[in-house]
Amino acid sequence: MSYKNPLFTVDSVLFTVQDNTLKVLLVKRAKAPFLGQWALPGGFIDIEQDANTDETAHRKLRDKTGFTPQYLEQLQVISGAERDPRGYSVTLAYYALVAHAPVKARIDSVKIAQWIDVKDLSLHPLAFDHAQIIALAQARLQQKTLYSMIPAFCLPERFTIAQLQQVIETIIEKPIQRKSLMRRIEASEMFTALDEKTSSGGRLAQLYSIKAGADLVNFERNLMAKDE
Amino acid sequence: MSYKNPLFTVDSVLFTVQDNTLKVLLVKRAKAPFLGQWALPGGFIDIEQDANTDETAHRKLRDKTGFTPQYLEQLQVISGAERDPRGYSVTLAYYALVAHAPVKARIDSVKIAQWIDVKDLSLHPLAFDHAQIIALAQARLQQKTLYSMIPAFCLPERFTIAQLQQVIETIIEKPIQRKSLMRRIEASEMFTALDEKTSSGGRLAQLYSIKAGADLVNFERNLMAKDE
DNA sequence: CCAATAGTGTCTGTGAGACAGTATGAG
DNA sequence: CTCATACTGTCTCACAGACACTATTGG
Repeated sequence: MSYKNPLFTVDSVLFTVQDNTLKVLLVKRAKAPFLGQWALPGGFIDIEQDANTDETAHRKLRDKTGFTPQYLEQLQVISGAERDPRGYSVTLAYYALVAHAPVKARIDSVKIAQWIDVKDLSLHPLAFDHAQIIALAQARLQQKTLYSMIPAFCLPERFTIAQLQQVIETIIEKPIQRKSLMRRIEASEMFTALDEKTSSGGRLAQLYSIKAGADLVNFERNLMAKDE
Repeated sequence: MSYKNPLFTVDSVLFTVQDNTLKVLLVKRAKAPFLGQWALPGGFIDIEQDANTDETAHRKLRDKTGFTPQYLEQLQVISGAERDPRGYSVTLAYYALVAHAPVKARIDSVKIAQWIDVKDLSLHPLAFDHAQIIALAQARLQQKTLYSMIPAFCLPERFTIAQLQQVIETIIEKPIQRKSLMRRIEASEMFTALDEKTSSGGRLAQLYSIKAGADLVNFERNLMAKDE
C-alpha cells in the first residue's frame, strides 16, 4: 500500500518579552502562497542535516531569523486539507523562548523578520492558520508559566527577581506576589545567586542566573493569580 | 527547493486498566520490517479519508484492533534516521484510553492484537522504538492523572468511586485518599450520580457516569501520593 | 449480631495570597 | 534626612493527606 505523502513542515512560535509586552517573531514570506504576508519561521525537514525535528526547528530559526532559542518544545501537530492552498499539509508546531534582542540582518529567501506584539496580531494578516497556532502556543506558555519557571528563558544571562516577575506578569497578564516567586526560586534550585548586584533606583538587587544544565522544575501547585 | 519527504506515520498507545494492571494494546506486525513482532497500532495518513491526524489515529485503531478510544490526545513527534531501517522517519505518537474489553476478531493485514501488561513489556521484543514511546506515554498519563480525571476514561459507562480509585492507583502506582478523590469528583462537575447503586460485598455503592460533553478539568494542585 | 464496603467529619500540613514591616541603595 | 526599590515575617486561606467515625448492605 502506498499513500500520497502529505507535505510535512516544521514551524516555530518564538516568543520574547520586551517592555512588558509579549512578542512573537514573524517573517515575511518570500514565496507564494501568501507572498509578502507575515508567517511563522519554518520550513521543510532536511533529512541530510537534521537529526530530528528539533534540529529542523533550530535550523530554520537560525537561518531565517538569526535567533537560537533558550527553550524549545513541541507544541502540537496541525493537519488538514484546507490549511494550505497547495493541498493537504501536516505541520509540527514548536514554541520557543529567547531573551529579547533586536532582529539583525536578514537572510536568503526571507525579506525580513520582526518582533510583533501578540496584541497587535489582529492588525496583520497572517499566512495559513498561523494566527491560531500562535494562540495555541500562547495558551500553553501561559499555562506552563503557572507551574514552572519557564519564563526565565525570556531573560538575559543575568537578571533580577523583579525582571523575572515582570516577565511572568506579562505572560499571564496578571499580577503575582513577589513572595511566592521567591519561594519558588528557592524551591526550584534552578538558579544561582551571583556575587553581583545591580542598581535599579533603590536598594541594589541581587542578580541571578540559570544554573548550567538545570532542568525545568514542575511545581505541584499552580500560581492562582486573581483576575486583575 | 525540494527535499526528500520523510515517511510520516501515526501510532497510538492505547491504554486500559484491567485487574489492577495497566495494559497497552499491541498488534503483531504482518509485514517487514519487524515482521511478527509486537508494535503499536498505526500507519500512514490517508489524505482521502482522514480530515486530520486525529482521524488517522482513530481509523487505525478501529481497523487494526476494533477499539474506539474514549480519550485520545497527541503525545509527541519522534523523528530520526535510525528508528526505522527503511530510512528517515517521522512518527506522530498519540496516547489513548478505553474501558477494558477483550480483543475481538482480527482484520486484514494484522495477525493479532492483544492487551499486554506494561510491566511485561521487557519480555516482548517491540518493533522500532515503540518501547520508548510507550514509556513516554505512560509517564504523561501518570502526570496527567495527578491533576485531572483522565483515568475516568478507562472505566465503563457506569462506575463506582472505588473503581475509579483503583484505576488511578494502578496508573500512578501509589495509594490515594478516597476523600481527596471525592472532593475532586464534586469539584470537577464532570460526573453525574445515577439513580442506581451496585453491590460490592458491603454497603451498596453509588454509580456515576461521565456527563455527556463534559470537558476534562485541570485541577490547580497535583495529588501528592506518598511512596508506597 | 458481624464482616465488609461506602461514605463523612474533621484535624493537620503545605504552599500560595496578602500585606505590613525592615533593609539598603541614591541624592 | 527622604524616596525608591529590595527583601522578610507572618497571617490567612484553600485544598490534599490522614484517619477515625458513621452508614448500609449481606449473611
